[in-house]
Amino acid sequence: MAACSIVWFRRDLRLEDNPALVAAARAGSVIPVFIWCPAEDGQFHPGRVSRWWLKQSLIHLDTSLRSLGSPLIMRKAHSSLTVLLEIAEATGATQVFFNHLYDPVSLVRDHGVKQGLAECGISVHTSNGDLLNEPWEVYDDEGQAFTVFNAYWQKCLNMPSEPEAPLLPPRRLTGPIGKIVSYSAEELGLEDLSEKSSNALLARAWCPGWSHANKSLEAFLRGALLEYATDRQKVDGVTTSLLSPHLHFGELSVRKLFYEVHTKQFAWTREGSTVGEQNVTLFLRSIGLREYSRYLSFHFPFTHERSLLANLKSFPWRVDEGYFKAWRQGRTGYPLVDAGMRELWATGWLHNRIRVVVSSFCVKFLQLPWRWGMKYFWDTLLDADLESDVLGWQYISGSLPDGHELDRMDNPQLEGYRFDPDGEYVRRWLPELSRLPNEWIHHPWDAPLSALRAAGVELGTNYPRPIVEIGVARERLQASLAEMWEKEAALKASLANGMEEGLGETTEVPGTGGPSHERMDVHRVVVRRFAPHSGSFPRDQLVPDLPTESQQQAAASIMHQSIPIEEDIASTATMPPPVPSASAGMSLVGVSNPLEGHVRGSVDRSQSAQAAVPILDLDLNSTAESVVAGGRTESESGAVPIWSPSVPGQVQQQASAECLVPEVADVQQGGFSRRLTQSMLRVNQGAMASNKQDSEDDFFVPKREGKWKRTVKQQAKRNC
DNA sequence: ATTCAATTTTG
DNA sequence: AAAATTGAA
Repeated sequence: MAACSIVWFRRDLRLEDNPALVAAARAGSVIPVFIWCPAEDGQFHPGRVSRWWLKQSLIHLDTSLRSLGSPLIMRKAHSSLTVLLEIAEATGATQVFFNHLYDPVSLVRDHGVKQGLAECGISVHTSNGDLLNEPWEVYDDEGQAFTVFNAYWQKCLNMPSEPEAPLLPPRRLTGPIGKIVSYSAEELGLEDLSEKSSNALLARAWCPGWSHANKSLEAFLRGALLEYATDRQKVDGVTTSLLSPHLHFGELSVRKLFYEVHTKQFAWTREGSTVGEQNVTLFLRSIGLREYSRYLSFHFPFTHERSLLANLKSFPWRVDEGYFKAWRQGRTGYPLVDAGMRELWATGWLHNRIRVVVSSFCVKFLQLPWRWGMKYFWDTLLDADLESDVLGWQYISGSLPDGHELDRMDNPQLEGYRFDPDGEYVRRWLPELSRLPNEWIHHPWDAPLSALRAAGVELGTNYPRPIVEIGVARERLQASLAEMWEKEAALKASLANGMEEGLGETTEVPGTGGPSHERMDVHRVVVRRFAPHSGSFPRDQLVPDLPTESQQQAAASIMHQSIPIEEDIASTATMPPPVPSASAGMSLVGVSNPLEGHVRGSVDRSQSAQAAVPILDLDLNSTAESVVAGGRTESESGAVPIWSPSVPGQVQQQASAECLVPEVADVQQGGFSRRLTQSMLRVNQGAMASNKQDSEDDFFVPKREGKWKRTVKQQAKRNC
């Protein structure tokens, strides 16, 4: 009898160019499995729109697998491993195939699953189904992981071997013998009853599912790609590929996308069409950014909670839930920002330009911790993607060597006139401003009273005044930077003291000399590598095991927890350590165990690294840092306040939680009904529970000393 | 050819 | 916001 294999589908919901599926089909009969396992997602439980997409995509995949002869087995569980083992036992399957994922949660989970399966004598075969190049195949000349995008992408484009042509879908599949327990997509509970009406509207704009993804690709190749270079500036209309949700769930293989676009490029190059070539280069670059996001996530698996640059750890984030709320609701008083936030809320979609605008505003004007914004994006975006969003938020928040500077403050008014010159975008999403003439549409606060009155706008009532003036925001940001440097200096001094008292050289951080803000230290996690000349790279997924908080949480919930799903989610989201910023400040001095205040989920990384896996060499940076971490105080902002329930289980907790925000009377809690109608845009948000998680958090440092001096000068000039 | 201003690009 | 590029004078 032929071997029987499980294909574990995750975010590769397609039949075409799916290496795991093809390999399994070659080996014999195939059991396609999808496991819905929210317990393993920890704080990164997918939001409503994302779950809607997933559900539709699963239905679609199931239909096509059925027609090939082996329906999709769908299960809901607390542990992926348990389900895989159970199915293996029930069917006698001896092998499991799956494609690699690179987000921090998956890296740890898959590592555990692989070990667990191996211990039970089941062989595991994993493939690359998500990237052009595996992260461990691309290094710089010194053998180090890249930390800037351009160099990385150049290297990728010049790899010795061209990416292979995409694989065809299997013609037919042999299913398992006998019947296996399976849920229907409906029974997985991906969509709450209260969410259905809102979700119904999504179906008008989007068609999840791998064959629809292929159609979208076709449409893009014949449509927006032709004008991509020029049109991608425009914030309005269909100027981009709109493929990102398809890509997130792996309905479309990046390899195929690359292949198709590349083929076009050949044609255009032959015809000497420089415009066409330009289009393709630009589009492929955005594919490159997606690759890079996976690359970073793999090589720097802490970047979902800490900036890539190891400096700037003492930046005083503003832990202000009122600001956070105003931002989410699109009530900042800056029309372009508000329009973007309303569109996000209503549709789950934003043009990349607008994502940059609103996220910059969040970080620079409001000084909210970027992780808060990132979490909100995760909860609301249709194409929410952990790796891409981490990259995006680090990019705008001064956390990357090649990203925006921290003190770069883009002016939303100017951006408004650049990206939305006619104000159409703003008018669409801010109906209250729709009658305002172009002249004032992006800065209503300057408009004469008569103009406002004529347009039916009453600032402060109808539409808010700017939540913070640009000049004030700028000064505040500079002050915060100054504060940060002071703290950093103090920190360094105390660290130096500590060393004299016996820690010795072990805490020495390479490159410590010189002004700290001149350095651009990147936190490195050393992943075991194989000598380039040793022939082929390992085909298996490597796992850098830096046990960061949420990885540990995730890992813990995989392995040990057995609480009912709903409770579990609610607890990971709300239980967190009650370390309100006020009391945290007191724990600064005289804490015997520096990690005490951190409660659950936070563990001395130097210890846990040892306890964990030998693959990893933690470098000294991290060790030094874990010592320091416990002493940090009010800039603790790692905790992301809950902005709205993403699971029914949370609703009650929320209702009882105090709403910290006075202003705007909130309509409706708990219900997730947002609609595409404008009247509903008047804001409906759940209340926020204050959720002060312990926080290792975001830190970073400006990059050049010159920059600081210059900004001081500019400030002086402004003052004159 | 040279300079300055405007525009575009920047991960 | 700043650097790089283009274009007009």
